[in-house]
Amino acid sequence: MERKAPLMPIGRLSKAANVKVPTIRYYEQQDLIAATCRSEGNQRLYSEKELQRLRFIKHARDLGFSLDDIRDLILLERQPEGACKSAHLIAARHLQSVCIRLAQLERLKHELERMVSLTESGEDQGCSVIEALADHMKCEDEHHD
Amino acid sequence: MERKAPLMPIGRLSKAANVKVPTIRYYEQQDLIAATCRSEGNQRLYSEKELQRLRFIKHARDLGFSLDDIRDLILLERQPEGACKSAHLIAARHLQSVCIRLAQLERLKHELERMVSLTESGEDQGCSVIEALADHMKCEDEHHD
DNA sequence: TTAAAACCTATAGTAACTAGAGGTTCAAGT
DNA sequence: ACTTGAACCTCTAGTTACTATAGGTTTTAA
Repeated sequence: MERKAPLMPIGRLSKAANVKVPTIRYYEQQDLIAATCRSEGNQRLYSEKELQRLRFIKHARDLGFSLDDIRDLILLERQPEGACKSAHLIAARHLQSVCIRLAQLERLKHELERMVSLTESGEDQGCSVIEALADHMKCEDEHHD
Repeated sequence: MERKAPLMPIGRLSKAANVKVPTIRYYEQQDLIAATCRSEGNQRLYSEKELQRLRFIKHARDLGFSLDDIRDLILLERQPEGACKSAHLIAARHLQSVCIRLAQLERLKHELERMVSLTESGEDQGCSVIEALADHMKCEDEHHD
C-alpha cells in the first residue's frame, strides 16, 4: 500500500484554490466535488486530487461556465474517447453566449454614455437621465433582447 | 371634477408596456408601482399614468439598472430641484459597472476563443478544452476579478 | 347560460452563491 | 493538563429578478 499524503481540512483547501469554505460545501451539495474522507470529528479531509478538481471548477467558473456545464465537463474528463467533441461543443456554445452578451452590453453602454453626456454638457432644461428613461421611442428600437 | 379615462386591467397594461403580468405584480410588491384602484372583484385597474411609470421601469431595466436604482430614480423624478445630480450619479455609476463588465467579458472571450480554436485546428493530443481548464498557471494572471 | 380567458393570492423554484445561528472539534498557548 | 479561540459542522434563510404552479374567483364572449 502506498503511503498516503497528508490530507488537508477544508480551510486549507479553500486557501489553496482561492474558493470560500461555504462555496466548497455548496459545490459538494451540487455533486461537483467530495471530500476524500472525514475525520473522527466529522471534519472533511481532502487530498491533492480534490485540490486539482477544485481548481478546475474555479477556472471554469471564472470563465463563466455554469455549474451544469462544469459537471458535464468533469464527466467528460473521465471518458477515454470521444469526449473531446462534447467538451468543445460546451465551450463553443458558451463562447457564443459570451459574444451575444458582449454585443448587448456594447449597446447598453452607448445609450448610457449618451444619457450621461447630456447632463455633463450642461443641459439646463431638466434632468436628461430621467427624461431619457421616460422616452421610450428612442430606446425601443435599440434593445430588443 | 374631470372625467376619468377608462382604467385598464393588468393584462392590458402588460401588453402596452411589454412587461409580463407576474412581473408587474412583483414590481408592485417591490414598491415600484401600484394600481390606481381595484374593481369590485378585486382586480387591479391602472391609468395612463401607471403605464408611463411601467414603461420607465422597463426602459431602466433594459438598460441594466437594478430595482433599487430604479426606485431611487422614481423618487428623484418627483423632486423639484437638485435631483438631476443624483440621477446623473446613479447613471454614471451604472455606466462604469457596464464598462468593467465589458472588459471582463472581452478577456473571457479571448481565452475561450483560444481554447476552442485549439480543438478546431486538429490538435490530436488530448482534449484542449479540458486541458486548458486544468491548466491554472495560464489563466491565473488573466482573470482577477 | 356556459365555458374559456383573465384575474387573484400564496408558495416555491431558478442560479450561484452568501449569511447567520447554534453547536462541536481542533490547535495552540500557558 | 487545561483553556480559549479558531476552525469546523449542519441547517435555514437571504440575495436578485424574476418565473412557475396550485387552487380559487371574476370577467368576457359566444
